Amino acid sequence: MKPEKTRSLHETLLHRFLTKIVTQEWPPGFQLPFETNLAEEYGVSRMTMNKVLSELTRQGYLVRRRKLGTFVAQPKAQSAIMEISDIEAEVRALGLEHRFTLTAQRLRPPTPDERRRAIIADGDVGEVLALEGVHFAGATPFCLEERIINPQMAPAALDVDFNHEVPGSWLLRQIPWTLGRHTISAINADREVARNLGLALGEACLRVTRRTEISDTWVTLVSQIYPGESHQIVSQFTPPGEDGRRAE
Amino acid sequence: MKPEKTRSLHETLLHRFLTKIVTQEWPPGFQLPFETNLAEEYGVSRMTMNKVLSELTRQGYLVRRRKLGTFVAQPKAQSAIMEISDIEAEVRALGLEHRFTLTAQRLRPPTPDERRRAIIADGDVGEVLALEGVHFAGATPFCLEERIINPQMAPAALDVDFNHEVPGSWLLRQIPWTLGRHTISAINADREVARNLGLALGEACLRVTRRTEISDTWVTLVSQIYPGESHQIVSQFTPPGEDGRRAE
DNA sequence: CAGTGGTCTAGACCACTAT
DNA sequence: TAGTGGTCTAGACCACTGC
Repeated sequence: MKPEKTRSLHETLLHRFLTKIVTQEWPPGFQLPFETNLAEEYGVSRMTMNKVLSELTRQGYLVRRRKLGTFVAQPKAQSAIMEISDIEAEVRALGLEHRFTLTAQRLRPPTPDERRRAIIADGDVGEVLALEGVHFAGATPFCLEERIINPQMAPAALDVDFNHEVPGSWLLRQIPWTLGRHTISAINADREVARNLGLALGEACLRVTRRTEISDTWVTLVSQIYPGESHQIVSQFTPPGEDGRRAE
Repeated sequence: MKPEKTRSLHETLLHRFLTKIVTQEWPPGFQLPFETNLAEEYGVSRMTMNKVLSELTRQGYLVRRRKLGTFVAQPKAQSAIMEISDIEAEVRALGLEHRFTLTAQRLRPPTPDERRRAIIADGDVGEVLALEGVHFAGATPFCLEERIINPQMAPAALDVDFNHEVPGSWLLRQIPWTLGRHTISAINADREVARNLGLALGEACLRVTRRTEISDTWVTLVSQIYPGESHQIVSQFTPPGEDGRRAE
């Protein structure tokens, strides 16, 4: 977040509006003033304001409907590769009931490895909320999850009973606009993984690690382990910098 | 490729230009007429033409430089998750020498499974070029590759000696502008995989399958198998439909 | 310093859609 | 039918960058 030079008018406005959206000063569903009024309010022409609003719409932050107005979009539709992350929705999409069983929860300092993978600032010496649990699809274990949460970004997490709340879904509700990075690798099931997922020792598993951030600050680091043969990750790619069109 | 309704002026022009680019009627490096001239040539205002050219630039298809003009971009920078696909570049980035050994090459009809995964049209009854080989990083086996190529989209492939050309790199040169879809899963190494990659039987491997298309027609279907522990796939995600900013 | 792209405006007409 | 966003124009000024 370095640049603070001469920004063009529409860039300035875009940045300002985007800030309002991600900080939820304009929460999802919020109706913006009409384009004409916004243009007048900010002292720009309607074309310029239109450019800003169109760009934010194109990027998915706003929804515009004729005759109705402009609204902040409901945070949704993670990009294709992220879909696997909303396990609750994924399991439901299979027509199965989702259940999450918490197996461990405590407040502790981050390990050096977590510090590295979550890119936790050195000055940041606080503790993190560590969770472990298993996702079930019906009666079948579906996925093993280890997660740490940054209490500074989501203080409410300390008071949540994650026996009745799925951590991922809860976080997505609290902090809907996030960026992140996945790392995917394959591992052989060790004793604990095999037991929890009902696999044979050594069976191939997919491990997806995801660091989630907002405004360059880490929010959560989660590692999920899936039975390898029964799971796939699908991801669209486009050549230059084009949009990942939403896959329905 | 369904819509053929009333398209706005700039959408029509954008589509027309994009077609010229992907078909290489405007090859990489080609200089377009100046914005003013294009506007006049197509009978639109400069603002409208600017919208088209700006959008194509934003999407990475064009490069614009003041005083010099507008040029078709050099195809590059696959999105983050695709980077693992250009194995030749990846190996070189590790400071190792890359070598590809072809183990099988023949022309045959696609299997039903390939037909399904590559989404080959039913009417399409031709044969496909099937390749198998191993990528090496230095002396170490790096990745196992199985690939089929659509001869209708890349007829020149039939005359290439893939003992001296890496199929993926060659294809990328021939058909640079492509879209595709990855499927990632984890498998245990069977006897053949273990032998070719120098692994123990049953070791976890990452299997990446990629279907590449251009204008809704499949170009190639490739399955690559990597040693699981030593390989990772990294992928950025963004919430709505925002750009995957190039990671440098 | 000249030529290109980058930006902005004021005004206009149109398309869609809730009512 | 009225009100909103979607689009387009003609003209203008500016910033950057090769020459």
